[in-house]
Amino acid sequence: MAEVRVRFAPAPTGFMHVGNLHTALFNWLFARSQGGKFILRIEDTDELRFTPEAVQVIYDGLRWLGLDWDEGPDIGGPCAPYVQSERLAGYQETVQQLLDEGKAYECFCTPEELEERRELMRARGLPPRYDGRCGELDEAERQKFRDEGRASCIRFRVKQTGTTVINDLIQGEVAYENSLIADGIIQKTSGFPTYHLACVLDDEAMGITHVIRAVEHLPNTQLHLQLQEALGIQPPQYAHLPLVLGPDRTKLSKRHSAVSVVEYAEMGYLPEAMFNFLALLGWSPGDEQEVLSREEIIKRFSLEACSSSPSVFDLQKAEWLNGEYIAALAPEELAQRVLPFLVEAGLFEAEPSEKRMIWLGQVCNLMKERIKLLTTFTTWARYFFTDDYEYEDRAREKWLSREDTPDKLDMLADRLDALESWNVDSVEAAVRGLAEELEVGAGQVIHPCRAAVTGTTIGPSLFHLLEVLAQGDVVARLRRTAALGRAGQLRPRKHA
RNA sequence: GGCCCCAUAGUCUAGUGGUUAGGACUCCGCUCUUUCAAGGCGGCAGCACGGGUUCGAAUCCCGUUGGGGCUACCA
Repeated sequence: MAEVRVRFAPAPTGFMHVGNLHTALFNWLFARSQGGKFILRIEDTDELRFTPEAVQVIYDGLRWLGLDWDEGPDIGGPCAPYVQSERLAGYQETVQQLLDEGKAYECFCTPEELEERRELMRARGLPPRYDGRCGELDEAERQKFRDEGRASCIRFRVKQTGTTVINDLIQGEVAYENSLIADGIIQKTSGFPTYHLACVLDDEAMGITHVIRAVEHLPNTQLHLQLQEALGIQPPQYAHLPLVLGPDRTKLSKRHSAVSVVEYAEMGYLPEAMFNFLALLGWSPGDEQEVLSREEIIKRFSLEACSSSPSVFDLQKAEWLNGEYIAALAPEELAQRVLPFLVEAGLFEAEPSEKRMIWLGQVCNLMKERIKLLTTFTTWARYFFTDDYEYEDRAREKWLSREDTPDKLDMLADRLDALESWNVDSVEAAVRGLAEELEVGAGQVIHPCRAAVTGTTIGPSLFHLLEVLAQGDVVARLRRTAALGRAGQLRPRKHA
């Protein structure tokens, strides 16, 4: 059997939302699961919308998710170039051939005229499509238009009888009436091909075996199939993926917040979590497993298992998945991931020593099970990095505003200060010792201590977090908090 | 408007004629006790509707409704 070759062919518009990435991912997964090739092709046939930076956005998105391509604009390959604007001569040659064979014709209608006629037809309740009038012109009439200086585009003469049947790997068999489509433009006045022509030609030239794209292209496939027939091209297999919708249930676009995939990185999502999450949109391994590694997904992926119904991109579940991935990360790995966020927040040096990274790993070890996004780490773990943290209202209410708290904190500070070794056990002994002496439950010391040292009522095991903090800092924080308490400055600020 | 696609809880999904309709997220409750935003346990909530076919339909067919896509010199 021939090698599987698939492609991801985005238009460089400056946007790379999750819908695009989803398509790229499924192509990549199919290629990898089949031992085939994943090709990146840039479809920049829309001169008006093209921006050079947009190509970079595509690279960034694919790289972030870890989707490597085997052939593409930057790395070349046997079918180079992989940018359509560099393949113009080939398209034009084919257009000429179709023209010569009478399968295509010049159309002299201007965009304004076309729009006007469409309006008119709509007003009459008729389908607003091109009537094919320029296809009836004889050479003399065409020459007359040319002499008038009218510009022309090229239209493909579509079949007007019968039906075109698409055997789609995901959507099944779909039939379209040929009489319902108009002669499509294959070459614009500018000489650039339209998507339809360029796509069909390049898929052929690049040996694409499976066209896996979003279902919005399903209706276009009718035209593509006819083009292929006219050109004697063996069509590839088609697999049209269901759309990924925004929360408003419409096709994802720049209107939705999800403009660029890089935003998810900035929001604190792990690429491996997003990979897993996106794979589960429209595909399922068939059993109840949901947290799957990249390797497992590749191994179990198939187009047959892809759903044909659209899905809504809902970050809630992605966040949960992200938390699962964070919790599973080795502490030192999490330290690396979290470092840029800490640096950004001004809580950590940009080039830390090995020792500092080990320490950061300890903090991560304490926090990783409760963090859902990398960004929350900088707020939830703030007290590990600075003495400048807030005393939350809840902490003030429950413990810090209590009259007996300052004394307790000072007593604990003395005991901790006197400790010769600083570790979980010694710290725990000191805390419990004080509780015993005061004849109160351990919680009566633990809670005020946590509130004083972290400013909050929640977090990891107190003894473990104290161990990670420096002895001197802990003692200072306890004394500072005690003083503030006595001064009446730790009363709740808000009242419910 | 025309054509096409889709339809299991708020969301992601399993399910291909016989299941108490399964799992996950969210939410809620309980629990653990050193706190919860963590862990454990439990709960709420679903086959869009109407007709068929069948001994029997989430599952097959038709219709309706709803949603979406296409109908561009965008892709």
